Amino acid sequence: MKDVASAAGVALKTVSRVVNGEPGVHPATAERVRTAIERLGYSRNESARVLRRGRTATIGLVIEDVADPFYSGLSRAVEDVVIEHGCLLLSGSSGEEPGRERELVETFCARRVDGLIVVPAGDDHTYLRPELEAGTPVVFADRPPGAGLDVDTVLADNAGGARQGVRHLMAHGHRRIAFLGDDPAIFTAAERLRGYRDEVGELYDERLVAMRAPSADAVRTDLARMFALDEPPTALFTGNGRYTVTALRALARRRVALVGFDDFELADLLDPGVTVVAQDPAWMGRVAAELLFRRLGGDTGRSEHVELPVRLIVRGSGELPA
Amino acid sequence: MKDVASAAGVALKTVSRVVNGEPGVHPATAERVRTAIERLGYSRNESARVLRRGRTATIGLVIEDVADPFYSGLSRAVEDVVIEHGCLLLSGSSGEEPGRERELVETFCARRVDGLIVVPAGDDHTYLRPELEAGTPVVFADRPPGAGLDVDTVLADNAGGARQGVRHLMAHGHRRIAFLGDDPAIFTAAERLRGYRDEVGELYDERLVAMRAPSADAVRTDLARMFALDEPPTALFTGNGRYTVTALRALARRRVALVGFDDFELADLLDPGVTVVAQDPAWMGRVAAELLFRRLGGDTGRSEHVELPVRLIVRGSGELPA
DNA sequence: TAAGCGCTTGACAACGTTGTCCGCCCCTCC
DNA sequence: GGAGGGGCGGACAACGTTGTCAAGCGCTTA
Repeated sequence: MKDVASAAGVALKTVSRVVNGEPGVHPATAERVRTAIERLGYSRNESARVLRRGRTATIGLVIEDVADPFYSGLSRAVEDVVIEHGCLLLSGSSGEEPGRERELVETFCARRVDGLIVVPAGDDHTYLRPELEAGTPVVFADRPPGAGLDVDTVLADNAGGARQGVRHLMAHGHRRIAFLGDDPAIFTAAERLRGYRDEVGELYDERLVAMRAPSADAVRTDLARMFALDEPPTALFTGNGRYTVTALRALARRRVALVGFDDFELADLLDPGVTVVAQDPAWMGRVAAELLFRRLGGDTGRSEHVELPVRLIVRGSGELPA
Repeated sequence: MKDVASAAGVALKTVSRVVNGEPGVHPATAERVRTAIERLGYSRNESARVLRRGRTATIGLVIEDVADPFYSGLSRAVEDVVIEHGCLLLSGSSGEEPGRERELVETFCARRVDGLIVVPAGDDHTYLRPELEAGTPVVFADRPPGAGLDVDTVLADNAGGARQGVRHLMAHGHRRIAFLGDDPAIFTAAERLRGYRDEVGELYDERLVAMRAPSADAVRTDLARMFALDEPPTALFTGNGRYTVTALRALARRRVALVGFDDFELADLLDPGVTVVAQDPAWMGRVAAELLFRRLGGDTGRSEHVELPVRLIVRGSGELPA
């Protein structure tokens, strides 16, 4: 900027004014400055600007894994809202590791993001306290924060969705419905199990429940065990998209009724089409981002807790008879 | 930091030393400083640090759309490499708009990223020249830069992959093979068309080629037109993952031989399984990022042009007889 | 003609950090 | 006991930008 100023024969401040489109610069001077900028290939140093102004025009997003379609959909929606507000999005994948989640948040904070959207991996978020007290708004998405933190939260209706899916299977005559889900330490997994359990009621049989990190081997083993029971399951409820896909593969065309949590591409093209309880990741992202910007806009009301509805999409697999 | 210093009763510089783990600080002093940091919830202001030091420890990534599994896979791989090097990744989606691509690159440059990985949307990258001359390394991935720019590039073997896919169909007796692909203004689309054309040779019939942005309607219309020909196609080669899925849906269980460019989840579970020419997006991301860090490490050799092989995965759809 | 006003421009400090350089203190060795 | 040296701590400037304040200039108005 100094170079531009001397090249254009004006003061630093005048260049600054031109760059920021501030009024009070003679058009001819402005033109001279712009020419110099063009010629020198100057571009404003955002770090210095941030240092001086205090606002970074930057939002941090912590998700579990960008490569997971749920999170990449959410991510894209957040990005769009962030761009609309003239900000830049920093995002990172925690890989379901609390330590990594914390590192990411701290990195973002060191870079002084104006706000944070977090899909937590861990359940202790006391490390966020200084940041919150400093006034940085934080929104939790998909999963709530650990105990003692009162911040805006956007969740899906996990339990309700599971209830709805299980109810659908029961309406088609199923009484032995297996549940395959992720580690119940994960909020969404626990909630979906809760919904399942509520709905099956006294039909609940713990031998039909398997919860752990999804892997082809684990799912195959669990299914084999269940199908070897005296009263094997006639239907399957899977706790997330990854599980649904893995289970479909493990079932290897064995026709078992199935309803899965999370919609996924091509669910309609399989035979039979896969009936799912669909969330809308883009909606969740948008809502979380808009909530964040409302806070940045000065809204200091009580923390909000949004619960997004989910939707049963009937495609065939859930309607197979018992 | 000033507060920490006075709280610990030391000079600014001493706090700086502790924060950066520099030697020459008495353990007791360091401990006192650390306590003060903890108590005050201090975290280093990265902007100021960047301003002073000149290096941001930041890499910029421009892709087409995070929500596309190809790019989210690539993105995740880049992120992993970037993290390994102790840096932070900034990324943004251009949405296939050259203007947006440029905006993103300029935003990243204003934030003084140490390096850039770009999946270009446009074909004029002269705007990158000042940045390149300033010494910022840039790697292009998936698509090459516009004319006149000599930078590191990582591409897939698009033409070879298409040839391989088409050859596979021909080996199963097909002579009327349709090609559905994206706008040929997009490098990968044009390359794949080239491969297709090379391989079909004199069987080439332009009525069997349709290239435009993928949409369910467009694909349905194009297929209907082709199947109404006197000599309709007996096989289909689709130019990317999005096209493959859209075409499968449009074919509506009509059994036509199909080979698609790009692998996708569940390709193996469809009936028949979908034979594809698979790229490895994570590999591409990793190679691009590693190339970038080699440059950052001081490698000033000639620009590299990597071409990653692709792989035919046989699953059934490509083996249907003519 | 002098005062006053508006428009344009500029000088300067400050943002929070780190690199440079200097000085203090204490320890060791002669 | 004094000199030299090493270990430790601190003062200061500089990074590039912007907010504050003030000054210069030409014009209008009483």
